[in-house]
This record gives sequence, structure tokens and C-alpha cells, in this order.
Amino acid sequence: MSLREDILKESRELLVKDGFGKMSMRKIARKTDVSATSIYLHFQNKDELLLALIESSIANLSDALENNISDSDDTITKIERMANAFVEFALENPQEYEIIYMVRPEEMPRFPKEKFEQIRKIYELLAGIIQEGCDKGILKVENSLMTSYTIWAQLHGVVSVIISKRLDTRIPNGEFVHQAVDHIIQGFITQKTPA
Amino acid sequence: MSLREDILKESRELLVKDGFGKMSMRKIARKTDVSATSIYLHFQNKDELLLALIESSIANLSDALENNISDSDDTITKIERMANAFVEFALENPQEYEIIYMVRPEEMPRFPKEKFEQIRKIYELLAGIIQEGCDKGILKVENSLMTSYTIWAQLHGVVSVIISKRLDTRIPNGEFVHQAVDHIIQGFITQKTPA
DNA sequence: AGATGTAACTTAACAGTGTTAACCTATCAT
DNA sequence: ATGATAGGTTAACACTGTTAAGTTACATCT
Repeated sequence: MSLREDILKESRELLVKDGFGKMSMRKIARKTDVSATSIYLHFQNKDELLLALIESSIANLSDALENNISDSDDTITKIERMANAFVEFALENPQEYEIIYMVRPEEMPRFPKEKFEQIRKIYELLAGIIQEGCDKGILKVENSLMTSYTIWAQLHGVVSVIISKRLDTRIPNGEFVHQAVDHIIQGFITQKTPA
Repeated sequence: MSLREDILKESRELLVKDGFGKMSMRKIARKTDVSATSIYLHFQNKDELLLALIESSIANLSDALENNISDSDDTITKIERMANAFVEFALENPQEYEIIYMVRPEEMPRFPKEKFEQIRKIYELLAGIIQEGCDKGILKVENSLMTSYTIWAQLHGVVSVIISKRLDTRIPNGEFVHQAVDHIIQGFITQKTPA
């Protein structure tokens, strides 16, 4: 295994265990049994390392979504399954989810904005399904990509309220998520399906 | 003006201008024309200072919401206005919005979780209106507080996608927000209003 | 008036951060 | 053998939050 891969592996472990905020170059170096400066031989700087982690986390999320739908499902089932898989991934991998969605590009000015748009894959996955539903006459939406973003954004809101611990303690997490996801999908279906 | 107030004022300026990440004790001290350690005479530590900023930002948001609805409005109009006021506040004051919603309590372990739940006020404001609608027979929801959280969570998702610059560049921000907010509210009304 | 206490502030320091410059060393091609 | 290069090192810079210790000014009590 190359040192680059080693660094990525140890970084990922630190990230998942302690979160992004506590992931420092020196800690990574110590865990990898190498000097901190060596990391700079393989990554331009901390942002680039973080970006590599983001990219692989996006791939993980992407896989989780794809593996939860099968071609035999009908359009609406696919959408439901993707939504549930998304929420499940987020709640089970909060630290990975956080770097995908909560790290702000303007705080990493050294990197081109396009790099941050790998996440598009995920939106386009859903957009494709919505478009498919339109082609089959099951759904009717003006702009499938924008609709896809709208649904993801709503789902993101729901999980991020949980992850950032902003949900009222009187409300049980599970029930809240369930109701919210239902609401989002039902709202979409009843609105977008011809009567 | 007391030094405490001075520190808060300068911190707020730094926060709004450069964002939370770049707000350091020494910078605040320099701006306030005092030594960095003096801040510790008025705030236990950086987290407590940040918390004071969060609280006043929540008050600002709260005001913005209350000032946008009038008692003469009907229930649905109130909900629509609050949703729009919320989105407007978030997009016009992204740095303040960020500390309200995106700072993670587990990274501030020295503070009791309750402190983070001042934000409840906002949820309860909407919950009250929903309850009012129920009492009048206009709406029918099981748990008005949970419904309130659901709506806010979805709105939060929409604005946070914009603020954290995750929206596809092909999609115009304004149109996206407009469609999403409509979608959230329509979804809520059609589902929760007796047919 | 003189002593005491205390509140508000300071400087110096510690341990940590990302990052760079300079240096070393092994391997490999000419 | 010479020189280049890839991969590593240590030492240092400028920053961070935070604490300990010292200073100064002012109020209160005897």
C-alpha cells in the first residue's frame, strides 16, 4: 500500500471517529507513522486531502443509493427507496455526510468550484429517474433536474437538523424523520402526478 | 458602552464580514483595542462568546419572522409569510444564519444542550399558528410541533444548499428557492387540509 | 489617612495548528 | 562515477485558544 493510500485511510479513520474539526495534519502523521511534512509530498495541503475524502465519501453515498434501487422497481418505488437510503446513509455516517454537505467551498479558496460539484452525480441519479417517470407518463415535471435538487434539499434539511442536534428533545428522532420523508415524497407525488 | 458590549459588537462585525471560521480571539481583541486575554474577563471562552452571538442572532431571526406576519392574516397566509421571511433572512444574513444552524453543539462540550434550544422559540412560533389553524378547523395535523419542525427542516435544507454553494450552477438560485418553498407549503396544505 | 481588597487589565507562556525552507538519503540513468 | 530525482526528515514561522502571574486603579473599611 502506498503512503498516499495510507494517509487517506488514517485520515478517514480520524474523520469518522473524531469528526472533521479534530482532524489535524500532525495527528494524521502520527497515526501513519510519518512526519507531518511528508503528507505535503502527497497532497498539496489539508484542503486537497479533505477534498479527496469528500470525493470518496460521495462515491460511498452514490453506491448506497444505487444499491438500494433495482431496475424492476417502478418509478415511485425507486424514488422512495432512494430517499430512504439517503437518510439512512446520513444518519449512519454523520461525519462523512458532514464533509459532503457542510464543508463550505469559500473556506477552501484554493480549489476550483467544479471540484465541489462531484455531488452532481447524486442529483442526476434522481433526475434520471424522474425523467424516466415523465417519459413513461407517470409523472409530469417541468425541470427534472431542479425537481431533483428540491427533493434532495428537503431531505438534507431533515437529516441535518438531526445531525446538528437541533431537534427538540421532546420529539423522537425516528418518528420525525419518518414523517418528514413521507411528507416530502407524498407532497411530490400528489403534486406532480396527473390527477 | 461596556467592554462586554464592545466585544460583542466587534465580534459580530467580524462574524458577518469574514464568517465564523475566521473569527479569532486575537482579531477581536485587536479590533476592540484591548488585549486578547481581556476577553476572558467577560466571556469564559470562545464558545461562550459564540453562544452569545448565536442567541442574539436567533432574536434577530425571531423578530424578522414576527414582523412579517400580522394578526389580520389568515392561517395559510401567515405560514407563507413566515416561510418567505425565513428564507429571506437566511439568504441576506448567511453568516448569522450559519451560526444559528450549522455550529455543532458537540464541538462545544462545555455548554449545556439546553442553551442550544433557544431556537425552539422559532419552531414554537410556527407551531402556534398551525395549532390556531387546527382550532379554527382550517387545518388538521396530529402534532403541530412536529409538523412545525418538519416544515422548518425542509426550508433549512433549501437555504443551506444555497448558502453552502452546493446548488448546480445550471440552476438559477432565485427560481430554485421559489419553486422549493412553494413545493413545501403546497405539499403541506394539500396534505393537511381536509378535502 | 492608611491598609486592604478587588476589578479590570496586562505580558509571557504553553500547547496546539497549517505550512514552508532547508537538508538528507537512497535509488536509478547517463 | 556523476548527477538527478523521489521520498523522506528537522527546524522554524505565524497563527490559534487559553492560562498563570503580575500590574494598576479605584473603592471600602478601620
